[in-house]
Amino acid sequence: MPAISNKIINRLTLYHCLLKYTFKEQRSISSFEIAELLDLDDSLVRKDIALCGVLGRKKGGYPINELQQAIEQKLGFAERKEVFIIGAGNLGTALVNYADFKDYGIDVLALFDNDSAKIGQEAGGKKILALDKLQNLIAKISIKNIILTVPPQAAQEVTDYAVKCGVQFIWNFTPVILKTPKAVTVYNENIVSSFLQMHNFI
Amino acid sequence: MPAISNKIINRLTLYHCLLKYTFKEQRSISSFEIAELLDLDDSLVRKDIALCGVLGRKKGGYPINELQQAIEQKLGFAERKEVFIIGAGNLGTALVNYADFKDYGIDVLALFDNDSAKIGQEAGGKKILALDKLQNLIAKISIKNIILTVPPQAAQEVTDYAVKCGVQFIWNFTPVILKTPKAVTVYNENIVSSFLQMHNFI
DNA sequence: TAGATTGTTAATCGATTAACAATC
DNA sequence: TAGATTGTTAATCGATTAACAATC
Repeated sequence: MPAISNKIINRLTLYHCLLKYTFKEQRSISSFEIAELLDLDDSLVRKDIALCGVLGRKKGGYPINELQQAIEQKLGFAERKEVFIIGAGNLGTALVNYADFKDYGIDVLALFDNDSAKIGQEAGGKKILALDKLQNLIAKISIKNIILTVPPQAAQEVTDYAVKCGVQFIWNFTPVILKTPKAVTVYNENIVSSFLQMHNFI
Repeated sequence: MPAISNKIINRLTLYHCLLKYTFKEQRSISSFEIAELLDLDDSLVRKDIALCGVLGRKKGGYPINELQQAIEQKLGFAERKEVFIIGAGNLGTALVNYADFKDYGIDVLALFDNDSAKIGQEAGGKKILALDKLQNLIAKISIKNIILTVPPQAAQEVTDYAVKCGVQFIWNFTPVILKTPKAVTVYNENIVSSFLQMHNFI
């Protein structure tokens, strides 16, 4: 199965939002309605939907429930994705409280930090643990994902340690481009880039 | 001048991070070094850089300082971009504390909320104001950008109000697809989409 | 000099849009 | 029925990669 492109993933999550919030009371929706609200071409919407294996009716469009479930299936919302957050600062504690995570199957198990004032505390109902506990915990419960929200100056060092512990996916919220072995996947989340993109239309 | 594509904007911000954090001690950098660290084709890097108007040396690559400044110029980091945050919950208060904003010229002036327990308080050194103060304030100081971090059920209503007040750019952190007039630009920030994209490689 | 690296053109690849027959 | 809307193919558009002459 060919990997589905990042752009398609992003559009599918937006269709899903639309079904879940805007059209939750309707039975069906047409490619034109989706296209209109997201400012896309309607045939692009139909292609994306075809990819999810949902069939529409020649009149009356696509069944909302089935489409919503097909997107969840395609993108793996139901698979439980366990993550650790490393760095219990502002961003880390905001993310552990981020309500939408659980809708997508993302489950934050704990936070880690180096600051002894934070260790032992809780954030969003999850424990903040000493960073040096990471190795043992990963060895025990085999966590593959971390969310990296440490200060820039610590980013590479913490990454090296996490990789040594066996982490395979790093969702990088720091502005530092990390050096990692090829087997580790890093996604650089550059939030401000979105803001700049939004203003590019002028 | 043709609008520069979103993908290019995103790559330029990553180059900028690289120059600012990883290579801040070096004088120059080659397209091969940038390409290697970001897993890109080197000629793509050269094209992006050409777009910023920076000339390299046939031996020795590109001057770091000049390239960094050219990217800042191209993406408008120096222009002050004033924003209001609407919704002083977890995400809103995390964003007002987000240190990187100021590096990109984004200046959060105040937060707005409907919760009387929050109104009058501060977050990240900025005042939390009653939402109904928005109209007067925008009329006075002409703010064009809002960051929307309200609960989903309030998203559309608050948007309608903000649009009425004259807001032109909405950075939408809610999972609701907003209905707005064509003249208003909405950027749907779907954070989880990045996580799903990261896992698409398997 | 020889080697490294740019700047740029041409070739390829992938994503989007246009168009329309099929049909409920 | 007539109209709405899908599913899909072909055409277009845009982005990436390959290739290489120029040159410091």
